[in-house]
Formats: sequence, structure tokens, C-alpha cells
Amino acid sequence: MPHCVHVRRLLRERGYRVTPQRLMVLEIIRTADRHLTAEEIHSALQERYPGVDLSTVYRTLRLFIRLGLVEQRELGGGRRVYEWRTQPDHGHFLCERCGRLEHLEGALLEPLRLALERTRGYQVHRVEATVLGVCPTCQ
Amino acid sequence: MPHCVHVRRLLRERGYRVTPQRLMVLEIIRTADRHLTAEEIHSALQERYPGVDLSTVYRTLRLFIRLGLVEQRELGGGRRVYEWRTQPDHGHFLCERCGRLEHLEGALLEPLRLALERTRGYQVHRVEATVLGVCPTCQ
DNA sequence: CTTTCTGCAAAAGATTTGCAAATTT
DNA sequence: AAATTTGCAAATCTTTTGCAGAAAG
Repeated sequence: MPHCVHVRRLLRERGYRVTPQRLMVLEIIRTADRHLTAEEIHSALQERYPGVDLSTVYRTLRLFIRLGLVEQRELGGGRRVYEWRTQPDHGHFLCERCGRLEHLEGALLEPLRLALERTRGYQVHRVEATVLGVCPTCQ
Repeated sequence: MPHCVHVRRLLRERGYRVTPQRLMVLEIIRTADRHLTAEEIHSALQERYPGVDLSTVYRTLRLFIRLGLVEQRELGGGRRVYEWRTQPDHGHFLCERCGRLEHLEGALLEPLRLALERTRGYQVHRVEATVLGVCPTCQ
């Protein structure tokens, strides 16, 4: 796992310690095919590494976010989800019928980014978009 | 206030009652020039109509959302804000330096909506976008 | 051996709910 | 008069924090 090595080094470089808890949380988020809540990460952790506390999960997530490894998103209804950080721009499609949350690639958000940067002088760091509607399958 | 009349009728049509609390919450959200948290709405309410409970604010907001009058947005850090619902598509720009939250008109999101509808067969109800970066003033 | 991390328990914040009394229709 | 709505208090739910012992470097 190349990421594991990368993260180990990143942690040490910044003066943080490499702990099994951190590596496990990393592994779970990285191999997840979807967004996870802190609670879900905690449950997944219990299976392989029982005894890890939920507060540790939160602390680890905060650290990973600070390091730019993980991304946090707020969905409606107070749901907060975490996922491995990929590109700065990406969107989500939330199907209002089946409730599934899909990814939208960053290219779809390019026009918005460009419009803001070029014609209005904004400096854009990140674009997050959530589209609500009905997915092709549910129609 | 034309909206007041509209909302009164809407409430009655759906079997809800028209109460001073509801009208006051309505008025505060409608005349606000920005997004408000439940707490802020509650404070604003105290000035003109003391004694209204925070739980009533929450209940009223939930009702207005159900009726499609008010829109709820989740910002980072657990902040939930409410605003009067205008167009189905609109975005926000959050300046990471000054923290100000600005509106982005719906036209900026048209390309995204069209791409999803035309080339992928999604049925789009609403597009919400949050752009993070630095506003022209802060640069 | 020093500093950082963790688990535990408790705190904090935001939102929701049960219920009797007040208000609307 | 009947039904909904409110204020109050307490409950929930998620996230954060203080602290002593455990682990990492």
C-alpha cells in the first residue's frame, strides 16, 4: 500500500506519531467505495481492531483533514461524511428517490470555476456541488 | 407584504394554523439580507416578540422547509443556516479569509445542470454549489 | 525518558420530543 | 368545542474535551 508509506512519512515529518489507530482509520477511508460517517468508520474499525474509541476516530479525522488527506462534507440533515481526498473540485449527486450519493467528476465544475476566476476576480480553492434530483435508474 | 398573504393562504390550505410566531419567523427570514442560523432567528425574534421558544423556531423552520418556503444549507463546522427560498439553483461563495458568505446567481450553475440533464439522463431538481476561495476584496 | 496519543467519562452544542396549557379555527 | 400549536423541560444525537495511563520516538 503506497499510500500507507506516504502517510507514515507525512505524519512523522509534521511531528505526529504513527499509531495503529491512525493507520486503521486511513485504511478504512481509503478502501471505502463511498462516503462514511464517523460512526460508520468506528463500526468498521471495531471488526478489525476492537476497542478503538469513537473520540479517537474524531480526533484522527480532524488530523487527516488538517493534513489535507481527508475531506469532510456536510449533507442535509446534519449528516457529516468523510472521504479520501482526491481532486479539489468534485460534486455529488443525491438521488431523492433511492437516496444514493454518487460522485460527479470535477470536469463538470470547470465552467463554474472559470467563470468565477476569469470574469469576477475570485481566487477559487475548491468547488463543491450537490445536485439533487432523480438518477437515471430510478426514473 | 404580499408574501405574508401568500403564506397565510398556503398554511391554511394545507391545514396548518396561522400563528404570530410563524408570521414573525417568516418576516425575519424574508427581510434578512443574509443566511441566518436558528439561534440568530431566535434572537431577532426576541427583540420584537419576546418569549418565543427556540424549539418553536426549529419547528417552524421545519414546517417552512416542508412547504418549500425556506431552504436549509449546511456549511462547514456544523453551521446550519436558513434562508428564504428563491430559485432552485443557486450557489454560495465562502471567502476563507474574511468568512463572508456571498450569493452566486443560478445562471452560473446552468452548464452543470445542462450537462447532467442532457448528456447523462439525470432529472435535476436543484443544484447547490459552494465555492471556497478568496474574494476580490481580500486578495 | 520525553512527548504525544488513547480510552474513558463527562461536557458541550445543536436539534428534537413529551406534555399540559394556550391559541386558532 | 375540537384540533393544532406553543413554551417549558428533558431527552437525543453528534462532536469535543480533560485527564491519567499507555505507547511512540
